[in-house]
Amino acid sequence: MSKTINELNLREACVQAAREVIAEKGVEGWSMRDVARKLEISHQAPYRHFPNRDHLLAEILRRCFIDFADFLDVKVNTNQEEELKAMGQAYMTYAASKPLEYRLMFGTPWPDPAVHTEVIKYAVHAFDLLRYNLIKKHGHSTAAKKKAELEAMFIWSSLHGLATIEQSNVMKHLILSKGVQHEAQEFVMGMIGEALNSNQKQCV
Amino acid sequence: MSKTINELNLREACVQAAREVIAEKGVEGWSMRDVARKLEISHQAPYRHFPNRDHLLAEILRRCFIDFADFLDVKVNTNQEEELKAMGQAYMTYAASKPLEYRLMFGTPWPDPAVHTEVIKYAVHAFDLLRYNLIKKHGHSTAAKKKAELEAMFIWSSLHGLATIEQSNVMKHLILSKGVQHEAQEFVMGMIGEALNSNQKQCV
DNA sequence: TCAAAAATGTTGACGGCGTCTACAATTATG
DNA sequence: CATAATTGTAGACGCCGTCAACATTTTTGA
Repeated sequence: MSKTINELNLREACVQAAREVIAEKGVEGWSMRDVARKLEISHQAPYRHFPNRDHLLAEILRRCFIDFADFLDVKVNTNQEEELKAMGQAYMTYAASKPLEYRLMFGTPWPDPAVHTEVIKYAVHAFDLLRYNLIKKHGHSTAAKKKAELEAMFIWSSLHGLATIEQSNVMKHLILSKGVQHEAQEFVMGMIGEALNSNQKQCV
Repeated sequence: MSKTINELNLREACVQAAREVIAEKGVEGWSMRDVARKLEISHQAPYRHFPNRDHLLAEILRRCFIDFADFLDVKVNTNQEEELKAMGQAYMTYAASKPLEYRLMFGTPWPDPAVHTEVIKYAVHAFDLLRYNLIKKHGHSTAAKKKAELEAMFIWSSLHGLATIEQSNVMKHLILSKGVQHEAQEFVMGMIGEALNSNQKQCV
């Protein structure tokens, strides 16, 4: 074996501790020294396993995207359309139930993609779940793929926008009519459905 | 006069310098000491005009929202629908041309809204431009207002989502078909239109 | 008018941060 | 078993936000 048990343990412990610190102090508030303190090791110990802060962050991000894609990958054994709906639901559920992870993945600057290619890889994999669902609908021709990707961008934009707006808590300041805040998600998802439908008809 | 020229100058100069520093070092990278250095004053001088970093940030945010609302408030002298389209276009144009300001307003945590109420006030005012346009369409009844607000949330979500995705530069990693990245904005705006149309018909 | 008060600036300190260097201890290797 | 690599600690550096102490200027009001 090329790695000590201790090394494996401490590296892994750092990732875990970092996620806890982020949960306590927020996405912008955590520090390498917090991680070391939580593990009761010297402030330099984590640097034996991660060259710098960005590398630890990238490892967390990588895992978040894996978890996220796993969460999205709901294999409903019905048709493509039901599966798409379920995926949308799962997207919003994930964002609501893991706001810190969501903010980490989609709301803060990524560490340099050229260096941390693994992050990109798993992020793209999550997007591909949506893309391939729509390709299943449209077909594999060049034009069909393009249309699928445009629709994927539309769906993702709308859901991502709604998710971030909901997380920002800004809606409570807008003095919205009764029920709007609560129904916004269902309404938006309905509108996405309408748009896809319309777009479908248009082309048949 | 209750304020010295100097005070007005330095306070104003801090805001201006801060915006420049943000432009140079990014939304997450600026510091109070940078601002002081840029103005060639002591590192504590800005604190005579802003109790802390958050208050300076809030003042910048406040102005950003004013500028933003002003930019959105395109008085096209045609119908409501054209005005809505123009507003959507303006939204995306603003996001693309002032990415730092956009990120500041919509992509970073706000300073405590309970303290910095002015920020909220002007942020809500920007939203109201969209809301009132849709109320113009639907009418002022309780149900109509609610529907207008739901539509406003949908439109905002979609545009905001697209704007942040475009800013994050993530699209270039998705290996999209030729033209998708370039056409995404037009497509999304078209889909929003379709959804609104569909939704309209449904209720008549 | 002129002393007292308020406003505006400076300098220096504190504890936080990321991370570099130097050193010690442990583990693996030839 | 000596040597080298690995893994940890300790201390320093230059950043950061901001508090305290002090000097200077400006405003105020009896």
